[in-house]
Amino acid sequence: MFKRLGEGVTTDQVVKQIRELIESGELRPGDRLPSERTLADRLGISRPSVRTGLRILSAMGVLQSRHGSGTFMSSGPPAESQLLRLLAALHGFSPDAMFEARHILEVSLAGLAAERATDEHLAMMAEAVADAYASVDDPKAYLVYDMQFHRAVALASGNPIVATLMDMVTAALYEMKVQVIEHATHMEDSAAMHRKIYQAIRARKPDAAREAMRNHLDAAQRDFASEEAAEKNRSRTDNNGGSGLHVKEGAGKKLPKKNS
Amino acid sequence: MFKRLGEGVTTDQVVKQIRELIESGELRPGDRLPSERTLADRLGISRPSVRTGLRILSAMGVLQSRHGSGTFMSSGPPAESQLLRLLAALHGFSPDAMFEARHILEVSLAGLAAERATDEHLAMMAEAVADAYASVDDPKAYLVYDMQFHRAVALASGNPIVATLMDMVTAALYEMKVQVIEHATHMEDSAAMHRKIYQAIRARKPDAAREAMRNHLDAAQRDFASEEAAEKNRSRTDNNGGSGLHVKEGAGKKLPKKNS
DNA sequence: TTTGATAAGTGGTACGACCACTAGACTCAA
DNA sequence: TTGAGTCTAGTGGTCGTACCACTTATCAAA
Repeated sequence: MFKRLGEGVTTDQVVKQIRELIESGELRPGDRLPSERTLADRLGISRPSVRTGLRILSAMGVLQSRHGSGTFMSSGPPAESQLLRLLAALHGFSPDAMFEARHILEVSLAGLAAERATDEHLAMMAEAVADAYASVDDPKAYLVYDMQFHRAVALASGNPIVATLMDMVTAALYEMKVQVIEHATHMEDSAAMHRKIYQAIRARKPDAAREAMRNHLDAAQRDFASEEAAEKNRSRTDNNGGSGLHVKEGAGKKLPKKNS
Repeated sequence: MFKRLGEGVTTDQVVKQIRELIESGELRPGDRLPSERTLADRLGISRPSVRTGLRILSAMGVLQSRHGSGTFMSSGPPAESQLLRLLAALHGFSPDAMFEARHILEVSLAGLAAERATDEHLAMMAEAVADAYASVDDPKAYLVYDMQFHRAVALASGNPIVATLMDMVTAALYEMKVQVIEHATHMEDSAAMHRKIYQAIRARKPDAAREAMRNHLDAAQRDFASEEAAEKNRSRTDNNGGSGLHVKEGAGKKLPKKNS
């Protein structure tokens, strides 16, 4: 067997192969992949390498492994990849920048939704609006319905790419939000704004939908900022996760630690 | 029965740990991580698990491994993750939808750049414009400078998140573009449009910048469409990659061994 | 027929070994 | 002393194997 060095590392082969199978239409959402052992045989590489490749794809949300059952192509909505969250931490993305990104994406999405939403999409939005209204006194539940509404709008836009990008930004923001959501306020106002956006979309008024979304996000950003400021005044315990992993000073030490 | 599911799988621990180190500021771009063996010791898990976690982060572009040297935090520009390309293939994103996404992002970026670009950013853009002009008869080189210009605009916007999202979309589109770039046309027009965008940004005219970007992308989309149509008329050999991996018919059968 | 145990297949983790590569220390000749 | 070459740890990359945990389907007993 030749080495095929020019083609990159072995693990990347797996990713590439799977991608080609997807692009050629041979693998479709929901399909089950051959077992890791079979794939390893078929590709002429070891199982660990196959596994690594699959894990990468799995982390990207392209496929999904079920212990004891098999590996399947992801069928649901595109990845809630934590990619942005990591990049956010690494490059120091500010919440303001995130909200700005959300603005850009969602305002456009609202406009597109007003042009293209189907009856089915409208029904989804209506439901999310109603559920949100019903949860104005349960911050956590409200947050869920809030995201549901925005996702429905994104779906209605007819552009799955922009919807996916919005999902990424939203997921990254969500992590910040849950920190302060306990003490969220103005949820009735937020729900009312959802309704206004929904009505504009239903009435097929792109400009109105964009404007309503703009207002809604502005309000959300203001609320987040004030809640975050309030949070700073509370005691905050910093938990390092209990594993004791420190990088800076420990380059030479060995902790014999294991759990239990 | 208590299956520690709350803690997630071992591999995910690695991702989580590294992410926390990043978020706590202990790991910064360019830093070198401890060796895989050390990390495995420190975390109390095996090296393969550590490796898998690192590979995932590496695939996300968060860190970068150098054979024989070590593993380093990514310092350069955020990931040109192939995530979108995979999702595009899996969910059938159309080129039109991609161009629409690019529209949304880049038009906004141009507007922001006009408001925030520093002298340094302007210099980068000017250079890219000049280089592009100089390469109007070399399609491949032109494409590089084209991307360089758009990236400079994205940088100048001051919003790294939107810039990153644009990079993802652009990277996915790039894969399609190289297919037809050989026969690209109208590159002089494209270069002229770059110049116009640059001038609007330099003059601090957001609306003009947005409009110029809009026109530029419209033209690019038209060109791509016509080039793609032309490409369809040429012969196209479909290479499966030579590995012989097929999934569909093998789901239930056992194929005889592949290599010796 | 129903129900429980069993077996086979799957993904998840781990260990150990070896390879390929890099970079720094070392040796030795000029 | 200096320079070039060699050598040597240390690193990531791959592999084979073994075992565990889980799921599913089968089969036997009630």
